[in-house]
Amino acid sequence: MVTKADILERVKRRGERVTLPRLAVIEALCALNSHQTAQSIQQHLAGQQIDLEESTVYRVLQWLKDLGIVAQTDLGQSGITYEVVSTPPHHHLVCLVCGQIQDVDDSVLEPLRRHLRADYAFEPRIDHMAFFGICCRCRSAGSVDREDAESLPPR
Amino acid sequence: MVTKADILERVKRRGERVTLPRLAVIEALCALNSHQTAQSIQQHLAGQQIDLEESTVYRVLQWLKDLGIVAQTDLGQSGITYEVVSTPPHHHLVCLVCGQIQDVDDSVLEPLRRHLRADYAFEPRIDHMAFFGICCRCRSAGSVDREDAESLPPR
DNA sequence: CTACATGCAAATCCTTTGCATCCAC
DNA sequence: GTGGATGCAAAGGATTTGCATGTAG
Repeated sequence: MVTKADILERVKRRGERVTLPRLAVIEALCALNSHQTAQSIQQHLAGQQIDLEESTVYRVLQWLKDLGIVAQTDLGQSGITYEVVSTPPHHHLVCLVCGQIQDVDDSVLEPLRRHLRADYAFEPRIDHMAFFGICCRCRSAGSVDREDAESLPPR
Repeated sequence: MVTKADILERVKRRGERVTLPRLAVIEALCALNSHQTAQSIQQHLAGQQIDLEESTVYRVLQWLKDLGIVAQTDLGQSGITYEVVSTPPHHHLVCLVCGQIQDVDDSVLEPLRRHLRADYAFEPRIDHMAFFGICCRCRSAGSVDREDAESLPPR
């Protein structure tokens, strides 16, 4: 778990300026779960009487991304989401039925990486991936059986 | 390889109307490689003196998707891309350096699917995936070594 | 003091929608 | 003929950008 202090230290060590909007976005990213959009961050801060311009949020997020502190993922549903890069890397299972997002360990991708390197001479950089499917709860809820699942759209 | 005639037959069998814009988009999708955007399809057709409204292209693509004839993928770079659903399913390796897109067989994902089912009780629907990394040509070109690759953004 | 970050507004890009007209069946 | 598809224009949402101002260092 990366804390606000961790990030601030890294930022300062690089000689970057620390401003209120930057502090606020960093704090929001640490306080909230992963997969925040620019909007959700802005709203979270607005709830604390910190009102930032949307463009500012985007600029701060871009800046944090350039510094390698946050990662972008396109979950394909509601725009681009951001989250603090944590060690170790992980990935996400997005349920097509209920929208629930579950984290999975990076190790699930090792076999795939080996395969791509060996058979395709491709050096994968799979930092942060989203896989779609049906989560255990929706499967057992019976609202969606295997047949229905098959007819769901790809995303 | 799915041909224009194949698609037309399927469309007619379902009692759907065949119009010039629909014909044109189907033709373009068959003629072009995978991963076309609404724009690239429109431009391709414009080059043949077939000028379609952008909204029409979107509507035809949506329609083809609803019929299960084309699939959408968000390659994360330049908006949503479309391609004719072919059997068997396949996935894509997108080079972060040169942008080249290479197809990979669906079988590379089997170990991952097994893993997700067994360890996460998650029923994956990974129909069409894009993986980012460095392709063999860019690796051997030496323009990018492993170190540089590490500093590349996730996407 | 100076470079850089911010707020504001406008622009841009991609995609969708409403509506009158047109055409495939 | 009629329902559904199209063109056109306008709306929509997410993200970016230009510029004057403000502020961290």
